[in-house]
Amino acid sequence: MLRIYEMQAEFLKALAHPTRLRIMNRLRDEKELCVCHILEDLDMDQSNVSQHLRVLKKAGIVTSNKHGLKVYYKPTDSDVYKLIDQLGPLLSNRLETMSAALRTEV
Amino acid sequence: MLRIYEMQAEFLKALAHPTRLRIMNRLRDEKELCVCHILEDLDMDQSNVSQHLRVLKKAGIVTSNKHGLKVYYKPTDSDVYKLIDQLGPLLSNRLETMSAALRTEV
DNA sequence: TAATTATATTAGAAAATTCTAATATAATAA
DNA sequence: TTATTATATTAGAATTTTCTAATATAATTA
Repeated sequence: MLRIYEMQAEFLKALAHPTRLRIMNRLRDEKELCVCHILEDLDMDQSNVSQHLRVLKKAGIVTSNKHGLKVYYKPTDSDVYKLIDQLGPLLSNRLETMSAALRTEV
Repeated sequence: MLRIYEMQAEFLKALAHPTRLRIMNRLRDEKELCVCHILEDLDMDQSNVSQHLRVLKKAGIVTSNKHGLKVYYKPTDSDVYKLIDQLGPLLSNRLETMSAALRTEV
């Protein structure tokens, strides 16, 4: 039995957290970044960020490699940004609909 | 303060469940479907499906309207399928990478 | 070798999600 | 009005996710 929907859900769930989306956005324009740099932008616990990176890695969304003490992360497949970038239009359409509803409803 | 990442995460989280992805796929080619038809395909508790529909609705992913006893659901914005359809390539790339790794690793 | 640095792991509490079972509601039909 | 139908809501248990704090590990430097 194929479990397509389970796989799709797992992938989306791994992405579906503000911190992890922030991390992905930070990785967008860089070939790769060490954890130390990712940490700088986030103002969060080191261990928390490490756990979020693990979630992304386990889902296959990022890969990592170690150079000396530092660990560098990068997106496994830059096509993931095609997916993430679809969110923009969807959310702004939604806001537009909501604000139109508010205007009418008075 | 803009909370873009929170909004993105909420949207993805609402989508990130096998049952909800199944529902969205069922709605893909139809203008709208009543709950009774959605139920037919799913072989799940009525109340459970109803709760999943509520999650999708709360996130603005689907809308509903009532005709008599029946409630019809449809995608709010069919662009949501552009996002969902990005999952295909991402997952198959991932599987390909994994199976290549298995072949090499022997 | 001992100390330092960058990152990962673990444990446990708190919060969120999911499911099942039971019940409620709203529209229609008898 | 009463019964039936389609769907929604609620309550509570089980599971999963998330965070914080503490500790562990691996690579490097002194």
